Order: sequence, then C-alpha cells, then structure tokens
Amino acid sequence: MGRAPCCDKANVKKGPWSPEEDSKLKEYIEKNGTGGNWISLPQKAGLRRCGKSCRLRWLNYLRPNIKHGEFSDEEDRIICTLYANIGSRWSIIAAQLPGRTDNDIKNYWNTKLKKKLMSFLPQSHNTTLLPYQNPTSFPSHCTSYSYNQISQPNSSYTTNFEPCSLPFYPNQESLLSGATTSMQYHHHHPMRESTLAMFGSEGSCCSSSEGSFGKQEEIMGFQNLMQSSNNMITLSHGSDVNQWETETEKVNLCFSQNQKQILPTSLGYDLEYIKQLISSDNGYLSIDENKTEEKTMYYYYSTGTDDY
DNA sequence: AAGATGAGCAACCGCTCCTCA
DNA sequence: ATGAGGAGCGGTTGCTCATCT
Repeated sequence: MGRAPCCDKANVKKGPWSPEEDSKLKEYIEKNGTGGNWISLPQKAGLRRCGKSCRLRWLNYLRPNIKHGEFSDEEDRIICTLYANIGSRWSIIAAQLPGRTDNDIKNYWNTKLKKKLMSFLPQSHNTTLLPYQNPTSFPSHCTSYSYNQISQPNSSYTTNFEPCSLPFYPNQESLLSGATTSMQYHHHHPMRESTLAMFGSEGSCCSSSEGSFGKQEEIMGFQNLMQSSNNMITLSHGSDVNQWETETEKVNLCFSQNQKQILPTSLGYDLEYIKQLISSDNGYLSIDENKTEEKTMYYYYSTGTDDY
C-alpha cells in the first residue's frame, strides 16, 4: 500500500502555467504569504494546481529577485568548484548564487556547462568515453568507504575529503554522463601509489584493472580544467573557448559572517570553509550526513593489497 | 519547404528529510 | 518514541523552438 497522494491528481491541472495562474498565485502569496502550507495553498488561492507545483512555480519564477539569463564567468566558476567538491547538491550551490534557483543551475549544468567543460578536453579524447562500472563489479580487493567510515573522530568530512591536498583527476565521463552526477578522481594517495578515490552521488567507478583510467592523458585533459593544491581549488582554463581564460587562475571564496554567503574575492576558493559550512548544522548550508553517506562513497583502490 | 534532429528549459515524479502531534 | 503528512531535493520527462539536411 503506497502513500496517499498529496493532492487529487484527477482534479489538478498539469503542464505550463498560464499568466492568469501566475498572477493568482503571486497575488495570493504577496498578500497572505505561503502560510507554511503549500498543500492547502492552491485551494485558498483558487488554483487547480498541486501544492508542490505552486511551490515550484513560486520558487523558480514568481518570487522576487529571480535572476534569469546568462550565467557569468564567476557563476560558472563557483558552480564548477562546488560541483567538484559537493556534487549535485544544487540547492546548496544555488544558495551561493543570489537570484539563481537550483533548477536553473541544474539545467544550466546539464545543458551547457558540462559541454563547456568537455570542450576543454583534447578533441581526440572526446570520442573515447569510458564505460561506467557498478561498484559491485569492483574487484574484490577494492574497498569502499563512506565519508563517515573514514572519518577521524571530531573531524569534519572536509578532513577526509581532502581533494585539495592531493592531485586529483576527474574522470570526464562522470561529468558528462547524464545518468550520474558523480565525480571521479584518480588519486595518488599520499601513502601509496595507484589509489583510486571516487566520490559523488552515485556509487560508480571505473576499474583500473580494465584500464578505464589507463589513458592517463584522458584524465590529464580534465586536469587542465580543474586542479587543486593546498586547499585551493584552481580552475584552469587551458582553452580559448568562449570567455574562459588561458591561464590558470585562482579565485578566492570567503564568507561573510553575516550573510553566510561565499563572496568571491580576488584569487582562490577556500573550499575548506564551504565544507565546514556544509558540515555544520547551522541550517543554512547543512548537508545531510546520512545522505552523504548513502550517496557519496569513497573508493580506495589499492593495487594488490586491501589492508585498509 | 518540410521533416528530422538537437538544445534548452519548465515542470513533474518520486524519494528522503523534517516536523509535530 | 513513533508515525503521518508536508517540505524540499535531485533526477527525469516532455514540450517548444532552432537548426540542420
């Protein structure tokens, strides 16, 4: 027995919103607020819509200060950096881009930004995308760890995450696959060679035993785009595509204590900070740890040994 | 000129989380 | 402590418009 539907599906209108519906909804909310109850709102507002649909319409289009149109270079960089570090947490990413909605950013990523990033790869590599592998097909000596599992006591997941203190090479396909939002990184573990780490919202990885990461240059192509060092994410724009710059550039992010918002300053993103914010429970940028554990897996692959 | 294909994006679906009785 | 129901999120769908053949 399934869960009761949130509204009478037979009696609600679906599809695009008409200007009349928009103005009804806008007028009602401006006058009465949402009342903290989206389910009952459409009825009160005289709309034959599902509450969820009203909420979406309001949040994405009708509420004040929504910014539509082209994304700036700065916004691109923030999206890329955050995506590389926290994955497809669009609402969190959106929180750092005033006026942008998660849906907007998600669409922008899926339709444009991903392709933009792809264009940075050498042409010859664009046709050699690698197959995904289910983690369950990982060699038996591969050990998987969630953030929590590899957590040190009293440490934020930032500590475990450490994408910034290690060279990492995102696998391009993970960025380019519409079916997954995971990022894959080929780590050189400080303690050992040939360590593969992967994180993202879907458990998927490539097996080095099948040579999925064999073409180091494929990975390196992406490395030109995103490199990291010393807790600073670097976006490297080694291409003349669009407005992207030709030199490695670092962009700082700092947080306003009051606004709790990333403020782009001159050069270099301090990811440590955003991760702390994410891992904190201040409610603003909190990441659900369970979800993180569930969705975000760390796969350490050590060739020949499994002494983790 | 017309059909095919692709890109962009608004909206929906279904799941998990959160809150409150 | 628990369960019901609402809120929120991310993934996906499907429509519209532009471009290509």
